[in-house]
Order: sequence, then C-alpha cells, then structure tokens
Amino acid sequence: MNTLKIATFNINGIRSRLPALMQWLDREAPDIVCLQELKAQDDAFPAQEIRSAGYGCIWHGQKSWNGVAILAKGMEPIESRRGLPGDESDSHSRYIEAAAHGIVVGCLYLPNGNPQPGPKFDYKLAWFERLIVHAARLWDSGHPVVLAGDYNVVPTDEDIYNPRSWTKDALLQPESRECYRRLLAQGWTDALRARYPDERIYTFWDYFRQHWQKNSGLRIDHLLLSRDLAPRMVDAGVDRWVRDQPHASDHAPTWVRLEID
DNA sequence: ATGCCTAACTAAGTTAGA
Repeated sequence: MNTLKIATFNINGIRSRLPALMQWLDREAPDIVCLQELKAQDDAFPAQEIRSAGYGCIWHGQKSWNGVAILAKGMEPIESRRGLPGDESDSHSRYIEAAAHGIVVGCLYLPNGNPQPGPKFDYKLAWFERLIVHAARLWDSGHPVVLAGDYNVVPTDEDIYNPRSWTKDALLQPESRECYRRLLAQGWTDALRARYPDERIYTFWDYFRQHWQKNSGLRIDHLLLSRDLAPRMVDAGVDRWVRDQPHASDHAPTWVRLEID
C-alpha cells in the first residue's frame, strides 16, 4: 500500500529551529510539509539545507513575523497561489498553496487575534471569512485538497486542557469557533478529530507554567481533508517527541497519512 | 487583572506570540 504522510508544523522561527527541522525530516520522512511562522525574510530561508535533505520547497517570508512554506520530498511543489484572495492591502505572509504528489495543499497561518476585542480580532475574523470563500472554491474544484496549518482556533472545550483561564482569548471566542464550524460545514473532514473522536489531543503547549511537562495543551493545528481524501486516511497523529527537544517550538508537527493509488 | 516564557530586532527595551 502506498501512503503519503502530510504534516503541518508551526516552527516558530525557522532559523533558530533549523536543526530541529532537519532532525524531524530525517526521522519521520513526511512527504509533504506545511510550515508556519518562519519569522524570516525570503532571502533568509534555508532552502539549501532543506534541498540537501531531499525536499523541494517554496516559501513566502516576511521580516520578523509570519511566513509560510511548503516542502515536498523528492520533488518541487508546483505553486498555485500565494496570499489569500479578497484583500489586496493585506501584507501578511500567511497563505501559500501548491500541488505536490498529486494533491493540492493549502498551507495557512490564521491570525492569532489577541487582544480581543480589537483590530487584531477584527483582522482574524476578516481573514477567516476570506479563507472560507477560498476553501469553498477549492472544495468545488473537485481536486484532492488538504488545508493544513495553524488555525489559531480551539474548536471546542474538548480541544484544550482547561478553558477556564482562556475564556477571553481570541482562540476560544464563539466567533472564531463559528468560523471554523462554517468551514467544516462545507464538507471538510478534520483529520485529527476524525481519527481520535473521543480523545484529548493537543498540538500546542505554551512556554509558561511548565504546560508541556503537565500536558496542558491546545489543539489548534488542523488538517482538513476534501471529500475524496477523507476515506483514504489510514492514520493521523502528533509527533510529540519534537516538542520535548531542547529549544523546541511551542507547537508539535501534526500529520495525516493517506492511502494513494 | 497581569505575568509567566521565547524569539526578532537591535543594542535595553519593545512587540508579538497564543
């Protein structure tokens, strides 16, 4: 059986995390990787090192913040889009899309939105609306699509260790959750939740209060599968060992494995 | 209500993350 492992990883600074990325690629050998929060300009992206590891890559960097990339093992991703349509004035590098290994992959870094309420939360919701519009087009295209990334949304109270201290956070607001629900209502399958319908599963643990050591996490990195890909899922998971490394990102790589012809 | 911890930018202190 041929399979594809597709992963999303908020790397939180690709320059400071390059050794960790190399180690993870070597050990887990994902076929397609979506990276977020590069925190690097285009000319500082370590393409040479990534290609030496056997991956083709495209990226959209930005000074200090944001930045997204798609890696594909043994091939160059064919870029189909950078930036979400719908707002020419949006200068954040938060979306890149490509075809690789027979699948269309959208790599997204949805705005955090804190503090809430305020202009940052307004921007989050506006960006989410644009994503919903674009996702509908992808869905209607009939192509096999994975929409993967850091959504900065905790979909339900089952996706966080304890919502009590997060009730005012942008990640848990009813408006954020409603956008995520509307996106899923187009038909997409939330791979991790489909694989683990009843379990607590987290993808992010903040650096405060020993939250990693206590497994006080949030599930905010998601992989959404189009209609024809959903029944092809053979497994999904979180590479938690990456979060346990010294100087780790606060997110762990999150992945789905699909059966392909 | 705020800070906790970490990184980037830039040179000690701010901004942003989630």
